[in-house]
Amino acid sequence: MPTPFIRKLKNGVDLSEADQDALRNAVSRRRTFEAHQDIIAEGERPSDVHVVLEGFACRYKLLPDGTRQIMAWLLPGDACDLNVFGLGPMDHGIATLSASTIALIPNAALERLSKDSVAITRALWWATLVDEAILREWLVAMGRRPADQRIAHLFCELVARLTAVGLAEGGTVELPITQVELADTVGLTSVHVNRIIQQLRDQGMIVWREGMLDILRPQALQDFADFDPAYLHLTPPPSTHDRATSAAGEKTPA
Amino acid sequence: MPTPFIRKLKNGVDLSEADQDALRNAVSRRRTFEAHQDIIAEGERPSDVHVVLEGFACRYKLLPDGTRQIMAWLLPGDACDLNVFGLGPMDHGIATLSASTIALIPNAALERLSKDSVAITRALWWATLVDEAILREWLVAMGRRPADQRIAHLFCELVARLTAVGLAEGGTVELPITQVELADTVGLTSVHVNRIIQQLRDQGMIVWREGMLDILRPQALQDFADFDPAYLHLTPPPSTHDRATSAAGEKTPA
DNA sequence: ATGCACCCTTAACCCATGTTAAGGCGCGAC
DNA sequence: GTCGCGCCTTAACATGGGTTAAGGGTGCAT
Repeated sequence: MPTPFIRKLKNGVDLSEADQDALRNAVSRRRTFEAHQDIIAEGERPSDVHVVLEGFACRYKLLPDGTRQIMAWLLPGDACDLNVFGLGPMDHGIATLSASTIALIPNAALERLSKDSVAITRALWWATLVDEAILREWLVAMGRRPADQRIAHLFCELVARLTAVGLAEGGTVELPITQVELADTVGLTSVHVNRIIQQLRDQGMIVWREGMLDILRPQALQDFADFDPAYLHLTPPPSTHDRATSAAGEKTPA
Repeated sequence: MPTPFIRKLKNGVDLSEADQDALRNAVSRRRTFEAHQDIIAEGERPSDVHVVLEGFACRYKLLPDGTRQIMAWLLPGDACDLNVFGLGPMDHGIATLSASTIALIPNAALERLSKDSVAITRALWWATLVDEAILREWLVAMGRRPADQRIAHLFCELVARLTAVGLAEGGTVELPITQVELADTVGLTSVHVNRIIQQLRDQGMIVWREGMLDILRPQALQDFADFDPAYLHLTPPPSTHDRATSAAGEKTPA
């Protein structure tokens, strides 16, 4: 059973069994967090790379007027701070959205693995560049998409990313966050997010209850959101073994 | 005379003379572009890394309704596509904003340099991570800052980045773009951008004429924009060689 | 069982920004 | 010269999304 981290990296780079074992063994320990707790504070210099195993976390910044902007969702398989390889202290905070389990990999250990394996080096690059691509897409959404498309687009992305780590079944995914947190993500007010969610519900596009999001009409939602998963760069390379599922929401739910 | 690329990298990593020479020699040729021309099209797989030497360029995406979002400004010293190391085809386009000179470094050459020099590897990581940090800050601005602060913040960033490559003198920098392009950058309309520029002018903060931007009251502008340059990670390392944070644990700061 | 905290929902009103449209200036082409 | 074309500017009007405020559900702590 691969950790979601490995599962994710295999979407970008072909990792040998040895590489996979090395990564698995590099995890020094696990920590669990309640919802809404800081994992890494702004200004810290973490000595380990944090990888989400279960639950949702996020990158965020606070503004002087007390508002918050969430800049990334960290889903199972995502690393929180690949940055350490080179940048100084964290310029933003990382917190859980829901109760989470986090794996810790000592920086030195990961650095050594990367030195010893070209594939692992590539994998870390790939993960970083995909993070950046997602960030760019979010920026486009904030700058040029109206609220409803912005949220619809985010939902499509969520399904695609969770599918890539095997956590989406038939168009249903976890979404264990509040409307306020969604608002902080898409740069809106929780009041307005609520309006939009109602609208998407009324259009029969989604159901979102008790932390579970159901996409009822995936194609309609993608069309509406103008969603093209290319930016996620989820194209599992030809592999000597084991094929993982590819792109986003094709099937209609039961 | 160091190229702006090297000048920029030295803000993050200490490069030996040999490393600097190697980078300079890796440039296979230069190309010049008029303003408003594509350098790299979406979907391309460039075989060289493009580095801006003179002029301004940008990353952008077009939306189906014909609007454009600019996602990054590429200033002298910035690389356009460090991505190539790992991602597939470009998921966005790169175009000039003003007439520009671009240096080309064959992917293979840069890859070899990176393999041979830890400092160069680090430098490329650093540049990538700084790009990402800038992207995050832009996202925060789009999500949570009103138009006037957003533009003011961008101007502060511009001065800081150009200062880092020696292209700012006494608060005066080049800004060879149109108001429409600024609007596409900050996610506003050109009409509204015009209103804000007038306002900043009337407040005696800036003058922007004929492609030159003057910051008249830098402190006032920074305060107004809530600008903190920490996210640019511009802290030139001590100039003796191979100083690098060796990643071990540190106590938690405030 | 009561009360409190958190979250979702709704409504009325307001404002920042978008839209549309028109005029002016500067500059290169002819 | 003068025509045309970017680009900047301004104005009148429209609207998406913000603000404020209130009510209701649920679950947990006492």
